[in-house]
Amino acid sequence: MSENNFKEWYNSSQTKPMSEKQQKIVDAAIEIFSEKGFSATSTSEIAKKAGVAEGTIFRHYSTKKNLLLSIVMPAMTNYIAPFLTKSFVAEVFQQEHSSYEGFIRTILQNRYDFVKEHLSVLKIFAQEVFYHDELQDQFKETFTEEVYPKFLDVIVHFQEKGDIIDVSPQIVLRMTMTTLIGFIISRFIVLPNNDWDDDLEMEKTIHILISGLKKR
Amino acid sequence: MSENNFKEWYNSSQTKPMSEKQQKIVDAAIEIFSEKGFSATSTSEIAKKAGVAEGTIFRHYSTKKNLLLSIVMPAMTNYIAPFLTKSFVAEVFQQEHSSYEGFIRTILQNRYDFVKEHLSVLKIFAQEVFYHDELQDQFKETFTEEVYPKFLDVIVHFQEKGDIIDVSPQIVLRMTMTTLIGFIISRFIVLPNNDWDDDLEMEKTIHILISGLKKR
Amino acid sequence: MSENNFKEWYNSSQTKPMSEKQQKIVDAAIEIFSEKGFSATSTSEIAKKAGVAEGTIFRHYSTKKNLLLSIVMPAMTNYIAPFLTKSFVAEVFQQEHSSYEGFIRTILQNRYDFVKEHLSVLKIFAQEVFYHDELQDQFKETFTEEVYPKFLDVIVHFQEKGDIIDVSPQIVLRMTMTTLIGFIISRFIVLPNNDWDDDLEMEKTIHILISGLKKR
Amino acid sequence: MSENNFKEWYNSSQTKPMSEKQQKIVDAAIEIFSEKGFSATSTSEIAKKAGVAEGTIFRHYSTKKNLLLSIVMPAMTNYIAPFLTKSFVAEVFQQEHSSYEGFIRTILQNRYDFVKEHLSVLKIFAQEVFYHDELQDQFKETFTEEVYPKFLDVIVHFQEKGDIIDVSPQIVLRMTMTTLIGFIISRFIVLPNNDWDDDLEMEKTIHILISGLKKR
DNA sequence: AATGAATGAGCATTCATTCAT
DNA sequence: AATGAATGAATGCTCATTCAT
Repeated sequence: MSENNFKEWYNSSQTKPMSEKQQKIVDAAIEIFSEKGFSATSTSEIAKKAGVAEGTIFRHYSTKKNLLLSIVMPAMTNYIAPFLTKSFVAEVFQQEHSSYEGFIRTILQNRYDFVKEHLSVLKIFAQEVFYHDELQDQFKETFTEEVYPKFLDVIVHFQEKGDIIDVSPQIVLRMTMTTLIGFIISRFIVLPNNDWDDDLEMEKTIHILISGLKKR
Repeated sequence: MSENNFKEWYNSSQTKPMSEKQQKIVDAAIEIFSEKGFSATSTSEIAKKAGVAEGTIFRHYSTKKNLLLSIVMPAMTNYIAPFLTKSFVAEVFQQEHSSYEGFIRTILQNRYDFVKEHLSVLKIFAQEVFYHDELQDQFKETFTEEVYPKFLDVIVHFQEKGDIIDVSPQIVLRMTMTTLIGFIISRFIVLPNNDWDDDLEMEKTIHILISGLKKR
Repeated sequence: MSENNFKEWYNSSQTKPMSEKQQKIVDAAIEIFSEKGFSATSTSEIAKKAGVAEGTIFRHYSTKKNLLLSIVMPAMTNYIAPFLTKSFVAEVFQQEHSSYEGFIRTILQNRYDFVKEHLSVLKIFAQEVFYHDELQDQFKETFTEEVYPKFLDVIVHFQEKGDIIDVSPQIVLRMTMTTLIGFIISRFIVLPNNDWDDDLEMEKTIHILISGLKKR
Repeated sequence: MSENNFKEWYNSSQTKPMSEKQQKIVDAAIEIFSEKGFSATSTSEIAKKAGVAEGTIFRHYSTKKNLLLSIVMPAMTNYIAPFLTKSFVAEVFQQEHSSYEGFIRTILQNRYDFVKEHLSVLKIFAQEVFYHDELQDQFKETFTEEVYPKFLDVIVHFQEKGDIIDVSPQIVLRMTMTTLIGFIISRFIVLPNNDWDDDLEMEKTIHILISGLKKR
């Protein structure tokens, strides 16, 4: 179970650290939610796997849905948002020599490690975001306020630099995200058991994308 | 509800046509399954929306899961499989002047219409394929036996013609599918309410992909 | 299935003979009722085994309970009642040389054959008589009006003849029935798979009973 | 309701004593099962009569069938088995002056009290033993290992002493049990409302049986 | 007469949640 | 904080019965 590092970031980002029981509950919930889906998972099952009484879950999370949110919401704000921090973007702009290729290469490498580590929580998020407005709203907000404008700035920056073609930045953004997310889903969800030469695959993938976006 | 055309293909592909009640059940199930997910949907809810007694559902589909499968399984074999029929591939090979660009343009146009029509069933499939082995197995079989080898043939064909670059065909396949599916998901799931200039977006998307794959 | 002779006596005793479908329904019902009990048997199961539509059962028997009664009630009046017909009792009285031993030996032989033939219906009766007042009432009536007084007459007759001891005839009746029924239950229900030397067992059983009842 | 003494022996024989709610559930179940039969009794009916929520039944007994077994199984091992304990049999052998008549008289008296007390559970057992293999197996085991060999020893003992006739001990056993059980069923099931002079009836019944079994 | 689709009440069981300890 | 017994609404499913054909 690679989920026990959930603790680290949770504690590091919340005011109140998790108790030992909470830990076990969250670990168990992540495992079962990601395997069977939120709705098909019963609180008694979580309690059993966590080795706590069913009441304990409700003492901490009041409802089953709150348990879900408390797992998935911070994953969003803590993970998705900061992948384009101000400092990171600033750095991109400053590096005279930098390229869009370097930019997405950095991002992919960065996100790749993170997905590897938190696959279960991401699966849960990807499934449940369709059904829970709180998740959807929070995601849209995070995306439109944090990721989207910064990413667009970067794209425009490199377009102005003449590094990539002059189509609408939205299309560049979409193609880029589609390619990166497509790679990650192929790698971890569709064919997780393949023998992947990850470096090679990432290299080729980025190469094709950049070739498509490069001016010639 | 755009699901009433479910009837057409179902009837056209099954030996036994659906009765009026079955129709209503299937329509209602598709709508609610796609809105709330399979597990979170109750049979009583389906019955109520379909305007039939709950027992009627079980007379026709014996279990809730069978209802799901009877909706999603034929969608796979009837929709996903034939998008690369022999005749279609043969045609691709025969057209002297044809290009990989023409090929994927045809596919995208083709699939685009179909997705538009059957979005709900596809959503259900995409959600539930993770949790039901029958779906997963059937999908893998359909894909590995129908889609994968034919698609690969086409790619190799155009690589030999010198139309696209000589990376491993698997990577070309992955990039292509990722791009097409990414477009479709962006269009219909992520931002269905945007004012899309579909022709333009498709045009640009394909252009970037092909630029990335073209020899230069 | 030894139940197809149900037909014979049913037809011979009812005004309306059974149709072929009714026959199948009754045969199937007897088999399943005796195996699983009335309550645990579903009409759909009966219909399936009988090879008829479920509606057909209700066309003939209007309710599941009526089906039960139509099987069990005539078994009582036709089987239990006539085992002490007037002519039979008259015969007993006339035979100067006859004994109580001869009397019960005749009865046991007589009932033994019949039980062998109609075990399933008798099982059903024995189980369900506790739960259905109609059966209970009918049985009590049949017993108190037909069997009991005649049997008692016979006992008193042999007591007056000095053949058996002078305890209350009710006790003689009870001991006799208990012994006969006990033998039959042991033989057919408790240990049906034993290798029984039926003649010997019946001989010994009657011998012990008669020894107990004989004056000495 | 004479079933509240179910509690006593249950508690005295089980490691975990019953909670108050369990008690009520068991009492209610015994009453309704014995009135209507297991299959015809609904858990909601039991819950209502017991004054508990339906869920409470399943918290304690997980299935309706388990509830049945938890009522009937211990009745077998605790009641049926020990009626021929080692010490009892030993005592029979030691008493120089003892007779088969004394032996069965003791047993009948002993069992009579017990049946009077636990009639409902015994009714349930008698009905359901035909349909549930667990009950049948357990009963066969209890009988063949506990009751049968000891009883047979006793019979052979008295045959060797010349107290009873030299027919096969199995027949003696069958006649004896048939007579005792027949008496009890007549007394409590068939004619429970009669004014029984129990002592007289038992006396006469045993007298006839013993007369039949005595050497002369 | 026979069918079998349709019904809706009822079933055993599970569920998220509460609360006294 | 933690428990786990208790709840009762809800669930998926079955049932005996009806009825149009």
